[in-house]
Amino acid sequence: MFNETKTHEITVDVVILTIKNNALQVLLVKRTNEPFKGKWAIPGGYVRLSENLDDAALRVLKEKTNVDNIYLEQLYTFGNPLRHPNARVITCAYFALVRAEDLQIISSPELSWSKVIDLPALAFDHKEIIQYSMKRTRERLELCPVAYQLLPEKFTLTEMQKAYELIMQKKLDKRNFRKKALATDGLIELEEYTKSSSKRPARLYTFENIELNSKRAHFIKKEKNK
Amino acid sequence: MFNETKTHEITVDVVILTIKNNALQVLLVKRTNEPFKGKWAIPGGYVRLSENLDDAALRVLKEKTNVDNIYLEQLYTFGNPLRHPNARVITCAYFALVRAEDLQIISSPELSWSKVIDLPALAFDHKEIIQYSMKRTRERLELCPVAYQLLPEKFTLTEMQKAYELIMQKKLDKRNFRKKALATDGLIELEEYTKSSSKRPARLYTFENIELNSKRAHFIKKEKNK
DNA sequence: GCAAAAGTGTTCTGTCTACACCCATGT
DNA sequence: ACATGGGTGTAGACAGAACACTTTTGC
Repeated sequence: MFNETKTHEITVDVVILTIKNNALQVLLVKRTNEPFKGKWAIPGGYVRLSENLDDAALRVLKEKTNVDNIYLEQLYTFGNPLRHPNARVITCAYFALVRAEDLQIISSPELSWSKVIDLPALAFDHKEIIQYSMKRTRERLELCPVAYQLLPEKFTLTEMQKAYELIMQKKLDKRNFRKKALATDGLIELEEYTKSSSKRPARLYTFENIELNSKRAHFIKKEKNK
Repeated sequence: MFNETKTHEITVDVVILTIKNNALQVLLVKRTNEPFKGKWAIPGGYVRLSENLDDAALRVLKEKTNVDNIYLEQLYTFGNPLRHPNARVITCAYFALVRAEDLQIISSPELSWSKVIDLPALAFDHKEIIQYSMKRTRERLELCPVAYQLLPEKFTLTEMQKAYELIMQKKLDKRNFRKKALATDGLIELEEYTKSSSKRPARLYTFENIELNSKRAHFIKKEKNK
């Protein structure tokens, strides 16, 4: 089925996750070329010959969101020969967690956020890639508090809990969550409070820049779903 | 530094692990071509155009060990442009766990097992790849009893503990190990015993073919090193 | 009878889970 | 004064860690 004299092509695709409007959202681009012209896809691009894979992923991320210096991890390499209808394109998928406040998206009809729980039809195997990135994000969150990458610099524990619940896709117990959150390395309690939310002010917290991906045991286990 | 009209090449490399002579060992091949001619490397090969990555890894594994149907998992994709001295070769690394008893290696001076704790100088970034595969194997073992892939069909709990200790690189407490091992899903107690090892006979166990990679919580946490 | 490996239980401690009420503020 | 989200403690269950002696066999 393939002409064996053709060559492989290699791309990186980046699942860019953020929290917006109280939902986990993923950045999609509308394809302007065939195949799948007009369909939504996750951002990606060819790997340059002198560029390593991480740098290629960072470049794609920077081009689309203008953010830098965020959580980026290689996810998996997808190489089914049928994933691209008329070429052999192997893609090394990455996922990134970005703060909504850091985003400087050039608003355009070709770029859009979509809730991960309500994806449109996607090009290639991109739905599978997004779903796998969610699974991986959950696994990471059980090991270390990567979710802070999705939170503003200063946040309340309730905001942090919301982020966890969105990623873990289940409700968590408030008192248990706070107990474990307060025991997390790197969490700093500030002497500041939210103002004028028309309710009782909430204490703000921040994270010192700790090493992520640490193997330090972390939380969210098997509280009964609610 | 690179001529941008050259193309990427994509290979799979497979870290094949087994237990032999009371040690974790990895299969190495002696390179017959430049670069690194004469140096040891992990087995690998080009991905064919119509072949998916898993199949390419299985093919490499089958060519070298003639084993089939074993634990094989994609590890990571290594794409540093400098990893190959004179071409741009991106490699998708896999790791495999094989039973010593299943091995039918064509014995040759170009193929050799090496203890992972005592590796010779290796071609490319293959040392890094092997070390990463060890880390991943440990992580897997904390989640599910993948180690049975390294054990003969029938084994004693002491043999199983040895396998765990080799992978986890620490001594485990015998009573705690046995308690948890016996609680493992899929472990079957046989009415058979080892014979004539000149010591007390040990009961044999086997594993039913359970789904690996399950998220069922598994064991080996942080018993104090001994 | 002795050397060598097999086999076996209990206590302690820390962590996870479940669960309900009062507090501070804005309107 | 009331509506809204912020904030707090405890008891029970479970899992991990530490730890030492008896049993069975071959020689």
